[in-house]
Amino acid sequence: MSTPITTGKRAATRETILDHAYALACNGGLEGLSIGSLAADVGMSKSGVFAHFGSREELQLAVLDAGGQRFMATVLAPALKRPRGLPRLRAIVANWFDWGRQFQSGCVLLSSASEYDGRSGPLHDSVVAQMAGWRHELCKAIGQAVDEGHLRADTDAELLAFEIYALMLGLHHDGGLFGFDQAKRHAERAFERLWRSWQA
Amino acid sequence: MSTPITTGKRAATRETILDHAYALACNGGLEGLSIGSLAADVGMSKSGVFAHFGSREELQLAVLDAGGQRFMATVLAPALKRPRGLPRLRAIVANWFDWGRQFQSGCVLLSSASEYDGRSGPLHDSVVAQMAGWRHELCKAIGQAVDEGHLRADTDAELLAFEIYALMLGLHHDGGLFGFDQAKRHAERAFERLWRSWQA
DNA sequence: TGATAAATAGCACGATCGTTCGTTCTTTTC
DNA sequence: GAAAAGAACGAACGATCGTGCTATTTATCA
Repeated sequence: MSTPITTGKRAATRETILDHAYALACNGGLEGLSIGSLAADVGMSKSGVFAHFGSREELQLAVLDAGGQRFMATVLAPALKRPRGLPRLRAIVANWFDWGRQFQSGCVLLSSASEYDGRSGPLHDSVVAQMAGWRHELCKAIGQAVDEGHLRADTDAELLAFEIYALMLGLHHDGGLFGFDQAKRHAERAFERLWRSWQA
Repeated sequence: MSTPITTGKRAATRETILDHAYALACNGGLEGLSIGSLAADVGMSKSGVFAHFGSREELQLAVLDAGGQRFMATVLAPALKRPRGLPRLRAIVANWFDWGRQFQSGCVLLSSASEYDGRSGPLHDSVVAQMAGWRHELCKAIGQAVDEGHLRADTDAELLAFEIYALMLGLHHDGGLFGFDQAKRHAERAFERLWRSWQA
């Protein structure tokens, strides 16, 4: 489930492949990721890349997992060093903003959500599981903010998590279409209004 | 720009093809739409379908246009019969909810937004133009609600339009991944909170 | 009804897709 | 240094992709 820290050659090149695959999937989505173009990007043969995963679907699942881990490491992990409650919540959102700017051309996780929401299979399940897990983390952080007295006692954590997520979707959407700066301005003001509306 | 109401055979079958293409694109996105599978779905030969558009890109543009027209006809047009201001705004959102339920497996316009936000070309331009146009309509309806005194005089139309759009993105996102009913419950409550926060 | 034009089918092309298989190169182990 | 194991390559497979070209069917009109 978690990345093995093995230092073998196999694991190293696999990581390299995943790096390139992740970058490619950021632009063309997981469905647009082909083994041929990936191999050319890495500088390996198709079969050499293929041998590391066994099938295209396994490759896609690996990219999805890698994306999820990077997201958690970039957005959630640094925020856990901040004090519980609203500060941590705001740190999460701030890191999420940076994550959004970094992948202006699209986040693998978000594009996967719209690519696989109507289908079935392992990829769909993995997307749903990751999204549910992240939503759960959000709810946890919100609950702590309520416990700390930063948010109203009758705060509906799931609803607020929905609202936070929606604003981030708006940021990504507008950022990709109309430019990140304008989208960020709107999102920042929307978040200030959101915090105020739930504040104790 | 607008659909010709010609009754010729060519236009009729073209419309039939677009119907099937739209349905297919709802599930697999515009990038996942192939002429071969479309022809099989319609019951025609590949070249027969191809002749109606001249290229795959023209087909995609036509599907995108058709999607935009249907969206406007379903979401905006009926709402224009409602009185200006908040009633019309709420009608837009209500119709938008129905639109979201109808295409549980994904809306072509939304999936196109994430498919083409990082690229360039006619498809990207068409998506941006459509999204900008729709956002403009939203702002117009918001401005009327301000003029009618339904919303605060200092309402930032663009910001509110962003917030409305974000909530609808959240509805589509959660609806596709976690089920439409739960997503709708969250979105409805979020919208009530949103209206109240801007009300005069 | 016969001539003309439009619409569709059929076929083939080069390219790319995911995948398999056997070979070659590189690394490790004794 | 020889032998065994591992990793990457290269070629080929059937399938599908978008796109031309040429027949053949179908509709239109005198």
